Amino acid sequence: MNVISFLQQTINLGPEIEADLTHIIVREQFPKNHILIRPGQYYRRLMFVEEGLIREHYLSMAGKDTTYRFHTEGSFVTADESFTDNQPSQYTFETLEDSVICSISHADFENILRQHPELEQLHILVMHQLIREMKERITALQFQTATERYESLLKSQPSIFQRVSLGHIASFLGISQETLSRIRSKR
Amino acid sequence: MNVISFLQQTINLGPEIEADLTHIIVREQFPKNHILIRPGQYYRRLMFVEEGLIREHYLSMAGKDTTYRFHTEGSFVTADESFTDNQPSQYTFETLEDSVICSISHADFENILRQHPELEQLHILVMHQLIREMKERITALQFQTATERYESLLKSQPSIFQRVSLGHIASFLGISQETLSRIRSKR
DNA sequence: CAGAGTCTTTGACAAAAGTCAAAAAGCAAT
DNA sequence: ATTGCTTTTTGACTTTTGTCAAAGACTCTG
Repeated sequence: MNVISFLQQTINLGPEIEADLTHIIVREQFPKNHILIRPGQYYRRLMFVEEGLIREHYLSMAGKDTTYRFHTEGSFVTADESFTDNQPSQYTFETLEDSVICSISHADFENILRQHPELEQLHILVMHQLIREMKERITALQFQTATERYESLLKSQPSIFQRVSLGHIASFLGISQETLSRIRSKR
Repeated sequence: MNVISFLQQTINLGPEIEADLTHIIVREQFPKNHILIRPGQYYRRLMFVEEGLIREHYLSMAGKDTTYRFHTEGSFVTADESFTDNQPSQYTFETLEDSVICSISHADFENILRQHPELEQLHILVMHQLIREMKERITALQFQTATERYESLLKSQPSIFQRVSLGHIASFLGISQETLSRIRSKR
C-alpha cells in the first residue's frame, strides 16, 4: 500500500495535490536490521512505512533496551522530538525486516499544508488516531496485568508474534523476557 | 489565568479574534467534587481549567477506579471520545477543588478555526504538547519502577501531593495505595 | 467537642514479576 | 551434518507489588 492510495482512502486528493505529493516524496528501500535514526540525531522527515516493520526503542541509562513501539505497513512515523521540536531524537529507529519507506522533509510538509489547507484535516486525523492509541496504551500499562496486556496484543496484532522476537515484544509490554516466556507457556 | 491571556502568551491574537472568542466562551464555576462528565455521556465541549483541578478517571469492569490523569489550571481538557469522535465518553471528569472552567462547543471551535486559520497553529501546538507528555508517560510506565515514577511526579508536580488524596495519586502512578504509602515512608 | 466518615498507615501474607545462570531450541553458513 | 550464534525456555531464588484487615489520623458537621 503506497502513501497516496492510503491517503485517498480518507479524503479525495485532487490531481494537483497528488502531483505535488509525488514530487516531494522520496521512496527508499532498507535492508533488515538497518538503523534509520540514532539517538542524538536530527531527523526532520515524516516517514510512511510502505512495507516492512520499524522498531522504535529507547536505551535507559542502565543500558537496557526498551521497545517503545512497532510501526508496521501503513503507519506514519516521525522522530517526534526532531520533527516537531527540532531537537535531537531520543529514540532509535531500526528496521526489523526489509522495508520500503516513503518520506518527506519537514519543510516540504509545511509547504504542502500551506498550499493545500485541505490536508490539514488529514494531519489532524492522524494525530487524533495517535492520541487515541496512546491513551489506551497508558491505561493498559496502568491497571492491566502483564497477562492481560499480552492477550490484548495477541488479539490486536497477532502477526507481530510471527515477525518480532519475544525479547522486543516483552519490553514493549513492559515486562522481562522470561516473564513473557512463562505467560506463553501457561496456555 | 484566563484562556485568552493564556493564548496570548503563545501567539498574538488580533483584537477581532479576541472579540470572537470572548463571545463564544462560557465561563462556569463548579464546587469541589462535582462530576462534570460521566461515562456514557456525550460532551462535545473543549474545556480550559482557569482555576481548580479536574481528575479524569476510569472504572474498570472490576469496579476499580483508576485515575487517568489530573488537569490543573492552565490546561485544555476534552472528553476525547466525545469531542473528537462524537462517541460517549469512557471516562469520568470530576472537580477535586472548587473550579472555574471556560469552555466552547465543538461547533464553535470548528467555526472559529475556519474563520481564523492562524489558530490552527495553536491547536496543533497543544496536540504536540499532549503527545509529548503521553510518550513520556508511556515510557515511564513501561520501564520505571513505582519508586522512580513517584519521584518523577514529586519533582514535576510537587503541588499535586498537597491537593489530591494519595489513593488517587497511587492509581495515577499505576500502583496500589498501600504501595505508595510504603514508598513514602521510606525517606 | 463528639462522632461519623474518609483517608492513610501498618502488618501479615500471597501473588506477580525480576534476576541470574544454564540448558534447550532454532537458525544460518560452512 | 557440524559449528557458532542468537533466541527462547526453564529453574531457583529475590524483590517488588498487591490484597486483606485492622488500627490510626484527619476532617467535617451537628
